[in-house]
Amino acid sequence: MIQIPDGSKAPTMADVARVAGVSHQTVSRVIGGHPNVSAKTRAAVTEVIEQLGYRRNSAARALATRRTHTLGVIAVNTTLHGPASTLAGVQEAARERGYLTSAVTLRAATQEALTEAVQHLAGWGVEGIVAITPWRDAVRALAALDAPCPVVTVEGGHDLDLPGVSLDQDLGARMVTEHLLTAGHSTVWHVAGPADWLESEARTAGWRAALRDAGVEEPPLLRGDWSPLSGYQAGQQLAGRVLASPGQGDGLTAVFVANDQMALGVLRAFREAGLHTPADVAVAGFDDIPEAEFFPPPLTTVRQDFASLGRSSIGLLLEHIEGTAEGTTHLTLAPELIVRASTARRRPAERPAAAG
Amino acid sequence: MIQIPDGSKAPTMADVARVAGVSHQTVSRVIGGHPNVSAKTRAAVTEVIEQLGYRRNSAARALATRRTHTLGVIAVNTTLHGPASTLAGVQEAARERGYLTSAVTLRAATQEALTEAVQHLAGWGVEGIVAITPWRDAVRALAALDAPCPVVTVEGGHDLDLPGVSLDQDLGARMVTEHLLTAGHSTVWHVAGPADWLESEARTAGWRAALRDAGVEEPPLLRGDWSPLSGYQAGQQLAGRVLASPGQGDGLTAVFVANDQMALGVLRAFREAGLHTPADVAVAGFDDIPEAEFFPPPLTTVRQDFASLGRSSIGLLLEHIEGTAEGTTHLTLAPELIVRASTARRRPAERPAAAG
DNA sequence: CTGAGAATTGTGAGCGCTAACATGGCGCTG
DNA sequence: CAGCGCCATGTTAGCGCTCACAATTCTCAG
Repeated sequence: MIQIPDGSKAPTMADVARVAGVSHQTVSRVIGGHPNVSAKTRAAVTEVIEQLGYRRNSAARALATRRTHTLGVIAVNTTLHGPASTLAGVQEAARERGYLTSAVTLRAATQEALTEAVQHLAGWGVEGIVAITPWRDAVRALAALDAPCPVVTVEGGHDLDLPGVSLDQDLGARMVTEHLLTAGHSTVWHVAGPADWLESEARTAGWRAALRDAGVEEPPLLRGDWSPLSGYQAGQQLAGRVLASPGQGDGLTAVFVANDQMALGVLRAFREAGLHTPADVAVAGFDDIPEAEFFPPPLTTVRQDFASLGRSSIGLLLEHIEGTAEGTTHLTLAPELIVRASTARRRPAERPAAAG
Repeated sequence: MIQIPDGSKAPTMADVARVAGVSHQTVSRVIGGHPNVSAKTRAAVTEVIEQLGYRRNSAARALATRRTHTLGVIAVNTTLHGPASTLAGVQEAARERGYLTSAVTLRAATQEALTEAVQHLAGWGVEGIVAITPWRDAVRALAALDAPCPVVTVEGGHDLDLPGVSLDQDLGARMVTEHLLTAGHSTVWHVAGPADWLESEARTAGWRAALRDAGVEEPPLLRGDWSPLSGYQAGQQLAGRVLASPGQGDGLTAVFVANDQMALGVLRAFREAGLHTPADVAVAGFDDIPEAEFFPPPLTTVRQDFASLGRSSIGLLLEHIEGTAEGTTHLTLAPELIVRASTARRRPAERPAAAG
């Protein structure tokens, strides 16, 4: 009696309606979970949908509703632990909320590349964009771009009027520095990240603030580019300094390195120079990459919850898309200090009940 | 005279047509790069498009052409270097070819999670799926799933009838093992990855083959789970063995660890046990993660070109989508041996012109 | 100068879906 | 039991685009 269309083409809503003996609109109501459908009809339609393997055509739906339910993500360097984890968090959160995400991975966050990425995403009708671009310049370029949809930054700083979410880098750096000072070090040296990274700046600022609060003089700053190699080079400089002043005149007994990868390089340089960690110089990192626990020695570092970061960014973005965004345009999440062997307490014998 | 619609709504093709004084179809031809359009008309339309900031609605296009130009990617553990790099390669290649990609990141590649991921992507009308799921079980589940579109696996092995691309793990392992044997080691021990990973198996097979070819007896196998911790534990076992037989009766002077992260753990265990690398035991890894160069000591390993891998997978997938797929259903890419300090030549003084 | 054939442009009909409105049946109040 | 209003369902009209075809113009040989 009723003929079931098969094979050649995917069934449409009309096919389901015909087989179930209702109108296509009723099918639409069942799928959409509309309340005013009798239980009987709903069951019948559901069964036919099952039977035919019907799946709603998202393009048609997007066309009719003028909503694509698609979000774009722009990220750089997704092979690094932080961005990769954040990206995964973003994607998972978006999927849970019923959105499709499409990520564009950039090699470098130039104005040009960013423009192209936004154009690409806009061409696909994304309703919003999450940008994981932790450079001042990139965020500025993004703000100037005037994208055709809401844009939320991750680790993009608070300066500009783009909404965003960040981890509290400043606080993390402060925690590490205070931890080292409390452990008995007279001061804490710092190997910073690249100057144009917002995260780098915030970490440096936190370190600086902790030293100031403790009334400790600030040693000269070294700078790397996040890579193990740059950390290694910084480590060589530091090691040279220690070895040149046997009496430890510089008070160089503790180093806060702005990320774990550079810390790895620093550790190697120290080891090669015959310096022991933490006995001669304590070292702390930032990020808590999975390898950090197995560094020689296991590294004290700051753990960041990248997954939450991604999740929060989607939450904020959807608020903007749905127009329910309230005053809050910037969220900040707290990090966690992970203490390991690389900063084991300094000379406990010499300072019985030291510090506070 | 001519009114330009502004503000409230995005311009449509009809708007452009009206302003340019042509039919909507002509606008479509200009955008589509159709040849039979006069230069004059083309220029006029192009200008209006520019002026109005018109952008083709991809949903309407998808509806009319029945092509979404969207691809799905299913990946697990994208925070690891390999999968993350592959994912980036896939996305970049797809974008170059004019496709939108959407990635689904799974925590675990269970049958259930895979099914759900495929359903999710199918619901969005993807035309094909790249699956980065290097487990035998996962690939089997995927093959049984009967997805509504072509599926290409990455590192999925050759066993099943799913097309795929892989790096030649077997060859890489063989290269490392031969490198160690050539360096004068009487045999090479192996810390393998999880048994259910295809990459793990292939690496073990390559190691085994190299030993067999060299007529060397195969030492017992140790197994980890890719994590630094598991490598550490394996390393402790190995170290115990070395220390228990001072005369190095077991010939345990070289270890091929199935990935760099575990190698890091092994190195730490050796160091803690007072063993020197490479003087006492040489260690080699696999993957060439960015940190490998800065391990204590810098690690000999096998570099894999993940970006090419991703690119190739897209090429293969598009061949299947466009129906031009020829006999070739499985591609294999060659890896590269990177020699560093962790396998420095063994006792060159004792064996002047040894090995070959 | 004319007609065939090519080049260029226009017209109409959907693609599969949802939104808005229209319809018919039921229970309830007065 | 008339009549109002609510519930369940059907009908109609697009969303913005491409495809197939029709119509128009142009080109050039004969």
